[in-house]
Amino acid sequence: MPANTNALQTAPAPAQIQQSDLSSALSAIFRGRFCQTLLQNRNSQKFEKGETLYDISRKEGQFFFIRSGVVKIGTITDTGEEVIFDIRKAGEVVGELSASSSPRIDRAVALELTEAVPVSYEEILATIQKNQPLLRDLIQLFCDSLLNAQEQVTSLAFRDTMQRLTKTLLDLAGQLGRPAGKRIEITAYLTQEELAQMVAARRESVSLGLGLLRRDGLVEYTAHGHLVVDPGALRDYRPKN
Amino acid sequence: MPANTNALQTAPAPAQIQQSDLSSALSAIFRGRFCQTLLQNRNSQKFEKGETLYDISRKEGQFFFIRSGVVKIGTITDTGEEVIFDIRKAGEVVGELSASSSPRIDRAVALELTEAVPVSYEEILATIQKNQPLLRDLIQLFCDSLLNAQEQVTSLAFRDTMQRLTKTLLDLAGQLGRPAGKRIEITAYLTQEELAQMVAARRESVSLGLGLLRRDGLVEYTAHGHLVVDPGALRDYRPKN
DNA sequence: AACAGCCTGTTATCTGCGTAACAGACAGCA
DNA sequence: TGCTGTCTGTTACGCAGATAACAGGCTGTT
Repeated sequence: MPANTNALQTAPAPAQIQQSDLSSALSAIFRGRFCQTLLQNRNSQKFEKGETLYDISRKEGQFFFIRSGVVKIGTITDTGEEVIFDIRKAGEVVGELSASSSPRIDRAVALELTEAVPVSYEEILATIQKNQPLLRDLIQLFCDSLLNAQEQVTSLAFRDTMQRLTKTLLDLAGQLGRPAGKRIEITAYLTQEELAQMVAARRESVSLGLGLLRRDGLVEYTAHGHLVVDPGALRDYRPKN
Repeated sequence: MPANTNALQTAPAPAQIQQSDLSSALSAIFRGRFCQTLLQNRNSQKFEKGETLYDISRKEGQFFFIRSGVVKIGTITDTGEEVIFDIRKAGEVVGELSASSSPRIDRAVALELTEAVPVSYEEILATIQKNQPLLRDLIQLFCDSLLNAQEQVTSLAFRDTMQRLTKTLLDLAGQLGRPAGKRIEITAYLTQEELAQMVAARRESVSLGLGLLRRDGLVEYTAHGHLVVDPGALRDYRPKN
């Protein structure tokens, strides 16, 4: 097994972050079982930064098991506007909507060099029928995804830009975080534009918001442009002091 | 089989509505197979209008197969704010998130007298293992739900109140519509407050918006307070003429 | 018949954030 | 060494929609 397998096992979410951990812990189970039964002797595809794993208008039903890297899942409207629904990383699965027979709207794009193993929905079904416990894991995958989407709706309905931004940063810290002292470094490079697409706001607002948080010491940049956040303080953040 | 079974078969979405139909057509399949294999000899629970089928803070994992009636699925924040994610009716299933082992946030409330058969997630799993084709249907259910949530996110991210309102009305017409001349009657009583929770806007804005649409003849009320919409015109609606 | 509880309709005011329009930093390339 | 492209930071302005505060209608209850 190549080195990136280790990367999977050793991407633990830090103790400070509770919220988003469950999902990654669970998908770790999924990964564990599924990867072992399904991914042996398969070769992964490589996707460059910015390359799309699957786009809105494709019909072949494929899941992708991410071996390494980070991808964004989102959609893009006919007028070219873009939202990001979720970020997934090594050990997780994307493309689950390819199981749907309805027309879908989502697409996945690599945020950095990523390796992923494509598996057709049919194969997944076949595997499950031979290995029943996997069924629970697959369904859990859908549940996590759905729950995430529902939270996003709730957030959009009730929270203002600043609150959505802090929530997004906390979620990112939970998903892509690596402890750095009492802080957490978000181990992926996200442009403000991409952050804005996660928050569903203009880039300018995100820039402003990050500025505020930085001024208050809740957020800083590393030399590589990664964000470092203070989860405790971020969680307690109350606007307009 | 009681009368409401007929009601299920004969709730066809009118030809004008394309968008939301697929999902209801698909869940019709699900219903067909699942109901037959799973729901024989079971007695349904009755829920009065306003009664909740399941709430945010419950742990028993139950799906509900709706025999008759209409329910709303949504959530309610700690500050008492409410959103509606989806509306489901006779022949559909709610509570699919009870399959999740993560803490959930959704709840379902009857919009009118409804009868539903509770089935535990465990039973559903067991049934699937005996009847493999059901697996596809179950997963399709999750996909539809997820797709719907993603559409809602996209809508909130990019569309203004008026556009979200017209989309909501079209969706409702597709789901709960009954042809009335060249128009469609939405066969459920929704308060403006509930519409507002679907649109994620204030009730006042919805009132205003409906007023506009009514003035332009795209929407009217029946004597019973039901909405009647003109889907074609609604689809073409462009704000601010 | 009168009252209370909901629901709808409407207007006046305030504000968060989108729009527009820059300037500066940095990286890669010629 | 300068040029181009991508990214971030900042300000002035305008507007969609939230907030607030009513009035009127309808239903059911006493």
